[in-house]
Amino acid sequence: MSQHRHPGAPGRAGAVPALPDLPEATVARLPEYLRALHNLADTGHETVSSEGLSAAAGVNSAKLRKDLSHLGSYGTRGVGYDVTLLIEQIENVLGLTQRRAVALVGVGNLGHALAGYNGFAGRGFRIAALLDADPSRVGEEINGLVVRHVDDLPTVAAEESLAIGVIATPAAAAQQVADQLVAVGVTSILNFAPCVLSVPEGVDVRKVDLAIELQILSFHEHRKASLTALPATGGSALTALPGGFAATDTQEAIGT
Amino acid sequence: MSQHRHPGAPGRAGAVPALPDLPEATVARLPEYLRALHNLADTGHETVSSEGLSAAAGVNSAKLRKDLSHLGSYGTRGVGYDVTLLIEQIENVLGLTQRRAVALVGVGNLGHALAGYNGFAGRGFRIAALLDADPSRVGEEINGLVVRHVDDLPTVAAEESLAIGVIATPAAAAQQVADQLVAVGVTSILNFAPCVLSVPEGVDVRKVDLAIELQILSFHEHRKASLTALPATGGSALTALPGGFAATDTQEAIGT
DNA sequence: CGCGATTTGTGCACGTCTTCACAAGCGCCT
DNA sequence: AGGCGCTTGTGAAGACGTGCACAAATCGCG
Repeated sequence: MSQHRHPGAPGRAGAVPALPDLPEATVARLPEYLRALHNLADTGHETVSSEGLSAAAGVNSAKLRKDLSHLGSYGTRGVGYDVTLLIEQIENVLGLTQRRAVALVGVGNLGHALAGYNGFAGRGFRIAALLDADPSRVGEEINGLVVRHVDDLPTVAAEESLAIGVIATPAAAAQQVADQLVAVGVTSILNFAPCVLSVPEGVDVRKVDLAIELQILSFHEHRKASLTALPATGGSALTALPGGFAATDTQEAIGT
Repeated sequence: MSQHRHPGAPGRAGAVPALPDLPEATVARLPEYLRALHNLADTGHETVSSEGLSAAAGVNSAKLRKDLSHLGSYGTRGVGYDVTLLIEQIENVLGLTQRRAVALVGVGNLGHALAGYNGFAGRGFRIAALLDADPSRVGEEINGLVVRHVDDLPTVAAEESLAIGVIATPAAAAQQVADQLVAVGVTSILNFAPCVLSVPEGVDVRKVDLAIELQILSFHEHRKASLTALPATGGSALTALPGGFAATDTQEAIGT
């Protein structure tokens, strides 16, 4: 379907041309593949089949192949995918070749946790600044970073080239913070506050709401509870088989 | 996907609102509607139109109407929806009429934040237990709860009727914790560890991975960056799109 | 050198989700 | 009572995503 780029002679730009359009669903899965690939690389695997990788990422193998096909033909028939090469390609597509600076606003409970989370460094991100509106929090040092006042955002933006902002404030403050972030040129926002943000066109917002996740689980729990009178007990169906996929579309596969 | 599909009469028709199988996409949006409705109720609104509610929830109004139509006709033509009644109905469908007990495993950085997050109580959940595998953490008191050892899970499960577990451990420990949760009867898991969990059929798993969210944003950032320097293929693709379809399907609407 | 085993890449069909457009219903005003 | 404006609920069409099944491609081996 996609005009697969000719690896030989594009005739135009020599560098890898950006991908015009990748299905959004595919984009959402690429990071998961990337994580699985890093695991494989760390355990010494040089190549991996679509079957193996899809199991590690918790998806259908056909879906994985189709996803990867969207970014070109980087597999070898009869062999599989070169782990290192594939990591390189996915990181390239996701724009992770440069470490991106992230500004974190809101150093409350959750903000503290995010600031202390060491999982960002290895995944392409660097927390460039911690900000808060509460003067009593300014000056506090967390994980080697000093909390600055949110009004210093313009200064921070001048120091760093930051394009991504994370909002971990109460809902009441989130919109104002978003406006401030947008004002200094941030075009991608990860919002942990339980509210809808209004942003100009061209600014991407992703939302993570812990209570919503729980409520979705609650629904399935509720539904399961109202069906408990069925003979589908099955009991010890543990030891998930390679073909096992049961839960929601979230994930379900063999662990590492 | 899940294997539950029961269109035909199960014969076990409940008394009150028999659970219609809702589209998964609808279920994922209901909590957002619920939050918006609570906001409206708090600000004195008695009724709301699909247009108003959809704006507050950041979705298309037609989509909202279709979503709500799946749970019955609770609106009045020419008027809108009764806010209180709709809250009641959605909470009923989501199974939030009873406050659900949640076990939180892993009291590290993130676990601390979750334990201290006060947003659960008002949204239908109660953290019933804090657990950790690290003996040095056991006994610590967080937000009025004492951390217990994860091996006490059976005891906890005996005290409380807990069906939902939250995993906030390092990835290496997540699978074992999941197994322990499943063993004591937990059938819904919210996983914050960056790994795929293998669980038996009938257990729902939802995953939240902060780095993945950032990587998705990074992709769009990358794409936007490469668009500004490319010869426009079909004219400037940054012209206004109808309906405010910014980039992802995340959100885009009026804040409160 | 050719053959079989293996695995990718993809055409196609199917199911799900979204969006439009409009009839049906409701309340209010005259 | 009747008409009018507003809003819901939904049929239909299209966009999107998924999974099967298989041809094409590659490697290893005799």
